Amino acid sequence: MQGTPKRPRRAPTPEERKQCPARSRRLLLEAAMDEFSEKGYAGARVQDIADRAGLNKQLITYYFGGKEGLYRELGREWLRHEATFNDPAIPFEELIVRYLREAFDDPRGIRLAIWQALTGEVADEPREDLSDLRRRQAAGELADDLDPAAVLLMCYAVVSAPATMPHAVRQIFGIEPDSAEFRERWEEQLRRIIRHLDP
Amino acid sequence: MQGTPKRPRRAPTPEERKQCPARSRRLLLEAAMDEFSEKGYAGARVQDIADRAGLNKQLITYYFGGKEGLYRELGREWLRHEATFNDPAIPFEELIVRYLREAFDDPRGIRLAIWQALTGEVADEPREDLSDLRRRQAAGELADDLDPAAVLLMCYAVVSAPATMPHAVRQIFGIEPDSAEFRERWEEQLRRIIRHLDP
DNA sequence: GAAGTTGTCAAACAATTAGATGAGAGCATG
DNA sequence: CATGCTCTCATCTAATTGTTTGACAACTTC
Repeated sequence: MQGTPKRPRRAPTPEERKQCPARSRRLLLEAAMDEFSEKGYAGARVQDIADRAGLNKQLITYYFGGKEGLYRELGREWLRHEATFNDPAIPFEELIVRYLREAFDDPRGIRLAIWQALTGEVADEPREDLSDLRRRQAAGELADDLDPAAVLLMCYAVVSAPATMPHAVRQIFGIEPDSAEFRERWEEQLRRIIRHLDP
Repeated sequence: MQGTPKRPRRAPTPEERKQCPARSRRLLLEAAMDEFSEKGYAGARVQDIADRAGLNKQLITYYFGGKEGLYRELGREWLRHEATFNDPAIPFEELIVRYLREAFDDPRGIRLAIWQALTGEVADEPREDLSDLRRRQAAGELADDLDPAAVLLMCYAVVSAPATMPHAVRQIFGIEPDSAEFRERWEEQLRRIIRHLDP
């Protein structure tokens, strides 16, 4: 039926052809991370994901069973990744700064999490550990009148703020949320704020 | 073509019929607020908005020029509403608490704002006013080592946290983000945290 | 009360979009 | 080289969804 007799498709380059399955899978996951973190689940388009990856959109069904499967896989991946730097050994302030750096280096994870929260998807993350904060409080590193839970939630909020409200950053600071200038300023201020919570 | 010869449509009740235009407009706006704040722009369905309002979905085009027009109108309405309680006369701590209460009483506005922030829509809000915070800092109500801009952004983040990360609230506090218990606890802690920023 | 305007609805329409189908290329194994 | 398996693609299909159309009732104005 079609006039063009089937374009012979560019040679996929032998060496890149070799590890294609894993490579395609990775390309799709990366592209999906971009697309979903940018537009959310409902706003994302499988076609756009495929385009970003430079692959055919049918591969999304092939590898992940469809748009939703891909989305879920992304969520699982992020949980795995988050687990890697949730080290209870390092001090609280450092941990927060570590999260903050992560959030700056690649805000996609945070954005994805916020999107999930807004749409009411419950990633069954492990219950949060407050023991470290309690220990610090007992040791006098955190004011007695503060609730460790509240402090932790505040830290979460502050860490994700630049990702969730970039417009507010522009309005209040007058600089770009992803500029090095803001990054340093915000990190420093976060440190100071935390220090102020300690008597 | 259709078998049913046009159902005679239930009588719209004389007195409710009277002020229909304004009433329908309001019903649609309310329904839209529910729908958009719950699912975001891309996830919202005009049909669902119409259903919530108990009206025909065509009226959305009639009154607002379509889905997007309705969405924009909602944004404008919220800006107007926000302006009403942004009183520079009251002390900073009270202002924040006021925002917090508003966020608890009706989280739809905050949620809508977060959706907008995530999708990169820039509601051209007026540039944020830091003069009050600066004055307080000069008067010794805010520690000198803190940047007023950072403090303000932190407050924004903290106020919207229960809306943006309800899952975190459940994980950390072990209670529902919209329970009275959490509400009081969070408000009190927010007050204390702010007070700790003052030397 | 006739004519025109406004508010409302149901049904048709057009665009978008996720997923299904079927075919073909590369590669291994006999 | 034949066979089968894996990976990839272009095209088709079916469903969803926002908007348009056309009709009609209520109300207003003359």
